[in-house]
Amino acid sequence: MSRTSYLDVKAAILEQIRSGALRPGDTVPGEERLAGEFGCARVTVNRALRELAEAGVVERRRKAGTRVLDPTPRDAEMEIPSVRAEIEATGNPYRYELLARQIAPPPRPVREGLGLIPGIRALHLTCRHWAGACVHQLEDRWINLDVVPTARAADFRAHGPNDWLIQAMPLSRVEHVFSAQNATGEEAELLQIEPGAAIFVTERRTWIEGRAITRARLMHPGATHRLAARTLPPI
Amino acid sequence: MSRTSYLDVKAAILEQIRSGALRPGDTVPGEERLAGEFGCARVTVNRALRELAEAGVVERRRKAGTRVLDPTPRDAEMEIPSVRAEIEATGNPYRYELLARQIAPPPRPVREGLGLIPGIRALHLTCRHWAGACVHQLEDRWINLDVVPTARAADFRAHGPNDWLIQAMPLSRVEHVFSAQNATGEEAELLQIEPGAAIFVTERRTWIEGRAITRARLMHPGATHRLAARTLPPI
DNA sequence: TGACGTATTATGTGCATACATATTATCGAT
DNA sequence: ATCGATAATATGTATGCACATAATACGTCA
Repeated sequence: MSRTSYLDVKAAILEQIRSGALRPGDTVPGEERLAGEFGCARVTVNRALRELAEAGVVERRRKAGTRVLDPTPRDAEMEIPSVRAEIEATGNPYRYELLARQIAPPPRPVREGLGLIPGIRALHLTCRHWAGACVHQLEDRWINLDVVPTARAADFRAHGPNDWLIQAMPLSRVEHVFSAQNATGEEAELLQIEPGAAIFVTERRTWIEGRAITRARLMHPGATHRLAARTLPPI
Repeated sequence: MSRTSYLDVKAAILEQIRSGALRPGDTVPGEERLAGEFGCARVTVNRALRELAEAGVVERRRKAGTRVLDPTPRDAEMEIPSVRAEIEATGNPYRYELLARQIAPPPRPVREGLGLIPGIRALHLTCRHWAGACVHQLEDRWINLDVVPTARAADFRAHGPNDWLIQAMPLSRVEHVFSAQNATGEEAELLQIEPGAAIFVTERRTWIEGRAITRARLMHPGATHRLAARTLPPI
C-alpha cells in the first residue's frame, strides 16, 4: 500500500465536485480535517488544494477556508466571458431570444464534430443575443442528447443554452476555433448587417470525459466584436 | 533577516534568463547546488523550478536536470505558433518578404498603443508571409526604438521581425485582440483577395517590464485562417 | 451601543529528512 | 563491440514540525 498522493486528494475533490457532492459556493473541509480523512500530512492536502486554486476550481482565503467556485470564468489567459456578462459590462441591456428549437439528425460536419453515429438525432437550437438594439451574437448550437439527456426537457426560451450547460456540466474541456467570414444573406438578416459584411465566427466544442457535449457556431458582427487574450509572464 | 522564499529563487532565475546569463538550451544548476547558493532547503528550490516548468519557462527531466526552454511556444492554452511553423506544418513552403521599412512618427492610435510621446519616431515595417503561392499573412508593425534600439540596425530583409524580437526580448507580456474586418482595396490587393472579403485581424502588442516593445497588425485571408484555443480541465 | 484590541483559526510557507522514480552512465560478460 | 545488469544521480514527493500571515470572532471598555 503506497502513501496518499496529493494527486489522490485532488482527484477525490474533483470527483466530489463533478458528482455534485460539492457544489459551487460550498466550503471544502479544512486542510487539517481532510488530512485526517485521507490519512496524509496537511502539506499534501495543501498542495492538492493549491493546485485546484491555481486551476480556478476553488478559491482559498485564510481563515475563511476553501470554497468551490462557479465554473464560469475558468481561465484568465483566454477569457471568454458569458455573453450576458460581456454585454452587461458595456452598459447595454442584455436580451436573449430563442429563434428555433428542434430535434433532428445533424448535418455531417456537425455529426462528425460531435462523434455521433449517422442517423442519431440531436437537439438543434438557434438563438440571438442582443446588446440593446443591436444583435451581439447569433448562436447556432447542437447538443448531444446521448451525453446530456436532460437537455431534452430543458426550456431554453428564457435562458440561453450556454448558461444551462455550464450549470449542468461543470469542469468540461472546451475548444475554440476562430475565423473571419463574409455573412450570407440569411446570417446578415438575422445579425442586422449588410450581406457580405465581415463576421467574427467562434466555433466552440465542449467535451466531458472524452464525450462531445455540444458544438456551437457563434457569429458576431465583425465591426464591433473584439476578443482579447493576454499571456502573462511568469511571476 | 527573513528566510529565502521560493519566490526569491524563482525571481533570481528569471532574472538570469532575462539578462542572458542563462540562455535557451542552457542547463540550470541542480536543486542541491542552488539550495546551497541561496542558503535554503532543496524543497524550496524545487518549488521554484516546478512553477517555472509549469509556466513553460524551463523543462525538467529526472537525472537530466533542468533546461531553459526556447521562449517561443509559451502557453498551451492559447497557442500562437510562429508564422513560419504554422505554415510549414501545413506542408506549404514558407516565404517571407519585406515590403517596406522606414523610421517615422507613428499615427496617433499606434502612438498611444505604444505609449510614445508625440513626435517620437518608431520603426515601421510592412511584411508579407507566403504559404506556397498564397499570402498567409500581411504584417504591419511598429517597433519602439526607445526600448529596442538594436532594431534600428537589424536587417529584416531575410527574417521577419517577430522571430527577431522573440530572440532579442524573451519573457515579454503579450496581448492579442482578434476581430473580423472587410479588406480595404489596398489590403485586398496585397493579400490577393477580393476587396471587401472578410479578413481575420490580430492586433498584437508586446511589453517588457511595463514598456511597450511593439504593436503589430496581422491580417489573414478570413476564408483560410483558423485560430484554435483549448482549455483543459484540471487533471 | 459602538469601537477597538486580542484570541482564534485556516491557510501559507520554510526546513530537515526519507524514500521513490526516471534516466543516464558505467562496467562486465558474452 | 554489443548487450544488459547495475550504480549513480537529479528530480519527485510524503512527513512532521515550526512559524508567518490574514481574517474573522469575540470580549472589553468607553
